[in-house]
Amino acid sequence: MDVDAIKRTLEGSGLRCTPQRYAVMAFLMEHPKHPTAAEIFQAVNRLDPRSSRATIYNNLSDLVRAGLVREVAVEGRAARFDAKGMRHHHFICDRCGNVEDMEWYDVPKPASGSLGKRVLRECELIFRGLCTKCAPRHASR
Amino acid sequence: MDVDAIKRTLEGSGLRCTPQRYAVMAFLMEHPKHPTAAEIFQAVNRLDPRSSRATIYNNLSDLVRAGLVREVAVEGRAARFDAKGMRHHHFICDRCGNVEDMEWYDVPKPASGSLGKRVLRECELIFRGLCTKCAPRHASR
DNA sequence: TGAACTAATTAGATTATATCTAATGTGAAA
DNA sequence: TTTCACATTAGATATAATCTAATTAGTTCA
Ligand SMILES: [Mn+2]
Ligand SMILES: [Mn+2]
Ligand SMILES: [Zn+2]
Ligand SMILES: [Zn+2]
Repeated sequence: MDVDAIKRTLEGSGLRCTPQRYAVMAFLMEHPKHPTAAEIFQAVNRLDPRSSRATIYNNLSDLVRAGLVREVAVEGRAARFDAKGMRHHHFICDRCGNVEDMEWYDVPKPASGSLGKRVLRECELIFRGLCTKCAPRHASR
Repeated sequence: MDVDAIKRTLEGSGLRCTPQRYAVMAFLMEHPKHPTAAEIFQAVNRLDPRSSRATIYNNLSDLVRAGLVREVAVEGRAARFDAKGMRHHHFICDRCGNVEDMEWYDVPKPASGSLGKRVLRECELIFRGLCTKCAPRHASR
């Protein structure tokens, strides 16, 4: 991914392109594996400049707020993060908690009557079950 | 809700009907407001018998594992729990994190090809946006 | 009945995750 | 250069959930 493209993406959302923020965004774009904050922290600090834990969390929440990154809450585990590239759904493994991308398809929106005065931002479709690695141990355990 | 019905529900899932487990299940069925573990802990302990925090968590995970209760992870907040009664979707407020029930409708399943060797258990549709209480402060802030 | 076995509960310690604080640094603009 | 808002930092703190080891309760069966 192009350095300037990331820079423009950040600035287009009103976020300064600091080295730390750039590192988080670039890492997420290059590693669409839904890393946790702790994994991002380790990865971006393998190279300079060093980012503190607080900065990782601050920047992640800035990026989520700006709509550039999606946060995926997984029951009983650390949240995972995902640069919003092409639209897609997620499959979350019941057993290992891994989050995997699934081909996108349109989701029918709720009847407007059932929304009342709520303001709908998005519909998220999550598939649950056993991932390829965990499915074999299905019967056992 | 009938005491015996809850008892039969638990035993039908292979779970002993202990006073503590009964209290959790009954509370969830009587209060379909998606309480957190801490809220359940407080509520069931207002009456005897007293349940410890560990027991609340143990029983919640037993109930989830048995398929009687659904756990809803909300980013940055405590998990919420929901007795599985009638099928429904959820609306989660971006601002206050509240989880609200939404009328159920059928969700198109993924093309079987895109599942690969994964084993699908369920499709969960989550709506996000601002709840009725938070929507008015929309423009401001 | 009552041993023996198993499941469940308990208090409190511990872990994991995330946020807060207050001091310091940085860069753009005036 | 001064100023100011934004950003970063280390470490403390808060919150959520799990673990541990001891105990209690329920079940089975001789
Ligand atoms: Mn993804
Ligand atoms: Mn519900
Ligand atoms: Zn898995
Ligand atoms: Zn709200």
